[in-house]
Amino acid sequence: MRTMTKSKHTAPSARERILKTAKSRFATAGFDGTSTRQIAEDADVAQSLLLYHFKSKDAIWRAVMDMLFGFADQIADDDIALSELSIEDQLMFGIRAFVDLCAEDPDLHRLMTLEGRTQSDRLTWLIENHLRRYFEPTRSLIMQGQQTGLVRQGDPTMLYYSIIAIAGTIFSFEPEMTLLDPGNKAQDREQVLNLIRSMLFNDR
Amino acid sequence: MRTMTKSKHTAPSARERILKTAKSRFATAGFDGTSTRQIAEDADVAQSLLLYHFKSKDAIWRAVMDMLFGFADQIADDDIALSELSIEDQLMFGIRAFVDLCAEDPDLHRLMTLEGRTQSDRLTWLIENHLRRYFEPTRSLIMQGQQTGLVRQGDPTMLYYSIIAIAGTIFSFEPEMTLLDPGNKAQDREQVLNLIRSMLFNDR
DNA sequence: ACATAAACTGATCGATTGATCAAGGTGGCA
DNA sequence: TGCCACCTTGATCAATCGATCAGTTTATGT
Repeated sequence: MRTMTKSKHTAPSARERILKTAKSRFATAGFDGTSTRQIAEDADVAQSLLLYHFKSKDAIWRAVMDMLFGFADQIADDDIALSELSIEDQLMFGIRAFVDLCAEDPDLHRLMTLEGRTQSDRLTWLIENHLRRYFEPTRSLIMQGQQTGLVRQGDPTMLYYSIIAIAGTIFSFEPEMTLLDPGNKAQDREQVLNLIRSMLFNDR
Repeated sequence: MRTMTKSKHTAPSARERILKTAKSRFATAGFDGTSTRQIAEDADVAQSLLLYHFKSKDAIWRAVMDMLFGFADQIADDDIALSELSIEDQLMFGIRAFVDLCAEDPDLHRLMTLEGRTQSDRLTWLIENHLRRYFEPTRSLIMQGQQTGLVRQGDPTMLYYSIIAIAGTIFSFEPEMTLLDPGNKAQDREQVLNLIRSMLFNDR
């Protein structure tokens, strides 16, 4: 099987530079706030090249999302081997992976919060192509945990989004938190993990 | 002193209609995603009227924020009379007010999340004119609570933003949650309050 | 009734947007 | 070498953007 993965030591192709710069632009300025000319300038290519590799601005956005969730899928695939673990360990494994993901690339959550606020074609595409894949199994784990008293009571969807809310917000609002409290230490992963754990599980 | 408060039974003025429609447009599509012509169409006025009442699109955005935090300030003023309550009651009073605010108008948190992700003139304006007023006293309460063992350990800024993250996300991501799980009951205020309480305080 | 200020509209400006297209460049294979 | 598929560019399109301005309507005070 041929590999499409780029080598660590070859210069990134124009297509890869476009995706990378488009990701950070979309994440900070939003879809409408980003122009294809800005992306092209950051990637040091002509604006028309973006529409050669991708046929529209929407297609660029979807390619960025596919790239981001491509990394996440690698983690999710590891989860398959975990089904013999306890419910608590399975949940904490997924949560730790998500916290790591948010810490290493805040743009992922920034992009998702930009789309989750309003019904749109991009949101329905995102749900059907990526989000549901993570939501359904995690929601199932939460409900199993609730039946044994391990996980606190409450709507599973609320608990799921509370996990996402904490991990995502803490790492993606670093600009606001730094301006408000320059010396804060809010982005410590273990601290965030303990906070989520004490919120989700009973008696700890 | 003259009152600027509109009567309940008079038709809203054009200026009020502009602010109201601008708020929902900004909250869902973002600053760049919203055009003054869209706002004008929703408010049923000419586009040039927006720039008669406010001198620029930025000024419209700031007026929307002043309006939103004007409502919040009414609650904050009540807080002054609460200084004789316990730390826990003071914290829970503020948290309950914030949860109510997020539940009644998800646009407030939607607008704040659109600005908190990137350093910008709008973010610095927002912090100095509104956000710091709520952040500093609440952070102080959290630290006092930590000294007596009432509040769990951890960076106070992290805890502050975790409260905002849960309350804000649960109510402003209703579109995404409904698409993922149409029958969810995530937006129950008491449920959200209990979740935040068990995360913030020790031993409950 | 009249005058004056405030509220409001339609037309229009230059700038920027996403998208299209023809042409130039580059590297690999026959 | 010569061909061909792929990559890349600059020019250009119609549409839309925020903003300005001249002019008309509405409200207010005397």
